[in-house]
Amino acid sequence: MAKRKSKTAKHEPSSATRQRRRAEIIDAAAHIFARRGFHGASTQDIADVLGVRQASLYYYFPSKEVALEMVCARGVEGFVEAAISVTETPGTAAQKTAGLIQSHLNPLRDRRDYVNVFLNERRHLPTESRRRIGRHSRAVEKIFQDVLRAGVEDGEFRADLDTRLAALAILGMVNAVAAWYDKERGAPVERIAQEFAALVLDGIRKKSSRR
Amino acid sequence: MAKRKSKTAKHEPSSATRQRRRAEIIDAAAHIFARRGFHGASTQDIADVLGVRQASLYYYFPSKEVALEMVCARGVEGFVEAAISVTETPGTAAQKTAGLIQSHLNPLRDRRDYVNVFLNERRHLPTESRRRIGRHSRAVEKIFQDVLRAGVEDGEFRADLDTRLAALAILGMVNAVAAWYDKERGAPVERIAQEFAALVLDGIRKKSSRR
DNA sequence: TAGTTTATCTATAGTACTATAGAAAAATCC
DNA sequence: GGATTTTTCTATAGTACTATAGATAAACTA
Repeated sequence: MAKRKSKTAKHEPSSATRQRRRAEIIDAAAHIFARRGFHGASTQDIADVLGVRQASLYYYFPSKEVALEMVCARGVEGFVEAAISVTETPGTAAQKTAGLIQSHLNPLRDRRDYVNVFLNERRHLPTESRRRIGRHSRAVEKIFQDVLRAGVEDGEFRADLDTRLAALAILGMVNAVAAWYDKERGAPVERIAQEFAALVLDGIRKKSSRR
Repeated sequence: MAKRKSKTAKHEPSSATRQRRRAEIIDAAAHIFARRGFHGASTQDIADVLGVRQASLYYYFPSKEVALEMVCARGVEGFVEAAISVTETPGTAAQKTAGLIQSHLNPLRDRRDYVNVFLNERRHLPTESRRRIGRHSRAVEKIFQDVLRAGVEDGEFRADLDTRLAALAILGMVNAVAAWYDKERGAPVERIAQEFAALVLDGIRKKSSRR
């Protein structure tokens, strides 16, 4: 009679269908949060997207903040996975740098709402989850920085390079794409990645006019 | 007896002291908006900073949205003025590019709250003022792009440079500084500007290892 | 198909926020 | 110092939003 799956929950199964529905709701939340911002979005807005009543969302989530956390998590995970995938493939530091730029732009195209919410709304997370997300974020920064440092150490990159500043510069550059990227009409991410990699590796100056 | 300075206002002078008080309030608003975001901030929060009652703010501003507009305006103006000042000084395209980077970082240090609100909250402005702010923003982009194009045309920069993408890349890079810059403990903006300019002009790759 | 579980609905308590009205106080003017 | 103007205050109307409680409906199980 008494089942003992979870200690406290009264009636909250965790079937596959339930997980699927949760994902749909997170998706709607990502959409709304990306457009109106966390505090500017109401749970009613999210419910409207799904065609259900506002209160129904609370069958799946304990609070709006938890929904934000899940959106941010999926956003940052995209970046983490992209960066890790590059570290796992062999190549020169220059190739890896170009790879990091390219890979970072993929989630930006494929999970745009999630990524934008992560970038713009994570600061509105409650302290604890903000820290957790922040750790992932810093892990990405570290991967960028490590690639640059390796490049300096093996003489491929300039010896005087400040790898921390350079990593932040590159990340700022690629993250900014989220603000203006247009899937329909703009250049494809491959194009952007190529241009950015060229800029980062060799700069905009013509070789012949170098001092 | 009847004074005719403004047609509709009942009792709203525009003396210098009033303007000074307005500026104080905008400053408090910038501070709060930067920290909590526009929708996450309440007019009560702003009043608390100033040590006055929430309703007193409405003697100076007709709405919270108008306060946001003034903060954003002052933020973007900093960038516009910085960029214009560079176009007015002579120099090579490379020098101007470095100048744009340096100048752009100044308001970021001196008007940090305003700049951050402009960057992160302008999308919550009502349509009309968002357009107005957007025009200023695009004017800055145009200045960056024009400098790059001039550099390409006189052979100083690579002929295959996509000046639009490069301009957006550079702006993304410098704007991102607003998110992590630490006045107290981090590197001074001059240092950052130098490192960024080097990256943009000549890249991170060591010259000898160029193909 | 009766019983049980899962999902959504209605209704609302409780809270918070913007903006307005009008009184009071402070500053300024003559 | 009395009148006038400027500034801030108290009080609140009106609205919106999160989250909970409990009632139904739909889906599943035996």
